[in-house]
Amino acid sequence: MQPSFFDLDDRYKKLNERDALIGLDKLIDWEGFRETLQRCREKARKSAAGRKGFDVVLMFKALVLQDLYNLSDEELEFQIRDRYSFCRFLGLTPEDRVPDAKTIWLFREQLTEKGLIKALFEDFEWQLEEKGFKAKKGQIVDASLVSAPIQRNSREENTQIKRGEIPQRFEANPHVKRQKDVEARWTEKNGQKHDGYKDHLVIDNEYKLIRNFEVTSAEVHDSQVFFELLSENTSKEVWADSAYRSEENEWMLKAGGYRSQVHRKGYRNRPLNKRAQQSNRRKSRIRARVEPVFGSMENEMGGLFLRVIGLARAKTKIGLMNLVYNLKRCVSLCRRGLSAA
DNA sequence: TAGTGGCTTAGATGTCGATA
DNA sequence: TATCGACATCTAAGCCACTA
Repeated sequence: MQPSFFDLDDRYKKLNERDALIGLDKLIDWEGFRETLQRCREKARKSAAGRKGFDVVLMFKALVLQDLYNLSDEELEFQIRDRYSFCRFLGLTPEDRVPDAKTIWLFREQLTEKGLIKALFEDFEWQLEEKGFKAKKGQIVDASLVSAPIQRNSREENTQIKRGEIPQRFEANPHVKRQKDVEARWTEKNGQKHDGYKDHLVIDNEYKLIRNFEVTSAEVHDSQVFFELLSENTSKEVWADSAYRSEENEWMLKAGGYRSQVHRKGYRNRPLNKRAQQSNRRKSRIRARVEPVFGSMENEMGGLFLRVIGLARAKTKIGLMNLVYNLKRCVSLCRRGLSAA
């Protein structure tokens, strides 16, 4: 359910809207994304005729606003028309045309089709390095569940979906099929059941910026997405909770030249001794630095919740959430004068 | 002015929360 | 538990701005 405008105003206050948008506008090099964004519009054309599309950087900034305030496409269109701060951020005047909600949807769809979200994330990684925010002091790996709308399927349909099959009712009716997410999966965490996807990410220990991410369906275990996340860092230390602890992962960390700071795991017949418990507590002080990253997404950006259907769209949407977190974090670090440290 | 392609409109279908 | 309204995603088709 979308938040009411009262909720929205509350979130604006939390983010200090005016300052947040001015900071994003002034401190981020939006033109740095243009080359990648132009690939959205690459297709075989018979001529240069036809209506011109909205500027790709403007559309991208609109998607950033959408994730910053967790707005639906319709609500984003309304807010761009309604709020001068949004218009100014997008470089529009009140007389200018504003992209329609469906145009916004279509642009996000084009990003998904071309699979550009990782490239955009990497574009910003270059900007971070230029600003002096090179990944330092080791990396911390973690994952968080991102809920998707719960599907109202029969038990038999859910069993078929779990087997990777498409239920006959969906096949028979294309309208039903396109509204059904057959790629989201159920999983259980802390005794609670969740349906959706998982955002696996790695942050650096110095700046708490997301350095890499992967999106999978929720049932994929954290430890299955580990090495592909590790990125360049000045230190070889890697922190992670006990879910990532396995003989294979430890061997691979060693082979890759990393120093494991992964929590030790206790077992029913083999509990952790005092020394191992102390070691875990010490590691926790560093590893816990990843929690505010998910906390920021949950509390300030409106929550880890998706309305899109399918893994490909979820990858784009979650990727955008991660990128928007980094944009926000970068502005905060610049303001504190921590760049070029 | 016809052809082209992005944008908008209308409609189908879904979930969620309130209510009886 | 069923029903209803509100609000969401997504597609198809037609509109409209632009080019040759």
